[in-house]
Amino acid sequence: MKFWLFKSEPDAWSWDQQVAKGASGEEWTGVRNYQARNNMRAMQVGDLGFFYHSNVGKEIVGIVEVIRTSAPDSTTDDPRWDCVVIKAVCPLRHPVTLDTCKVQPGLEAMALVTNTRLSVQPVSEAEWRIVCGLAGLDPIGL
DNA sequence: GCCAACGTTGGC
DNA sequence: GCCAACGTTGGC
Repeated sequence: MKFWLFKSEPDAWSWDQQVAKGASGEEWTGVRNYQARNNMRAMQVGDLGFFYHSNVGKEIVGIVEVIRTSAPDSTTDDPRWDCVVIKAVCPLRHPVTLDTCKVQPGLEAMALVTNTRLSVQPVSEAEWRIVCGLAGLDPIGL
C-alpha cells in the first residue's frame, strides 16, 4: 500500500466531478510527463491518494483510491502514455491548503511543496498521516 | 495575466 | 550528447 497525490485544475476536472463518477471512477488521462507517468505505473490497486485542486483553491480536497493499474491512455494513440483509474473515497473534513503544507513541520520535503510542477506524486506514510490529521480525518489506510 | 521553473524537442 | 528554443505547469 502506497500513497500518492493527484493534481487537477478544478476548471478542467474537479473533485465534484470525480465524486459524481462514483465507484466506477475515472481514467486519470492527460499526463504527458514521464515522472508522473512512472508514478502511475508504480501504483497498485488499493493504493490511496490525495486529490489536489491546483490553480483554483490550491488545496487538498479529497481522498481517492486506485482501482485499476496503469493502462494505455485512451485520449492518445501515443503508446508512451498510460494512466490509472481512480475513484473518490471521501472528502476531507477540512481541505488542506498549499500554504498550510508549506509551513507544517514534517511536510518540508513533500513533493507538493518542493516539486510544484509534478502532477502525480508520491506521498510518504508520515506525510499522509500529517495531512489526514490536518484534514480532520483518522488516517485512512494506516 | 505574468512569469519562474522545468521538462521536452530538435538542430547541430 | 549538448544546448537553445520552446511549451507547459502552476503559484502569485
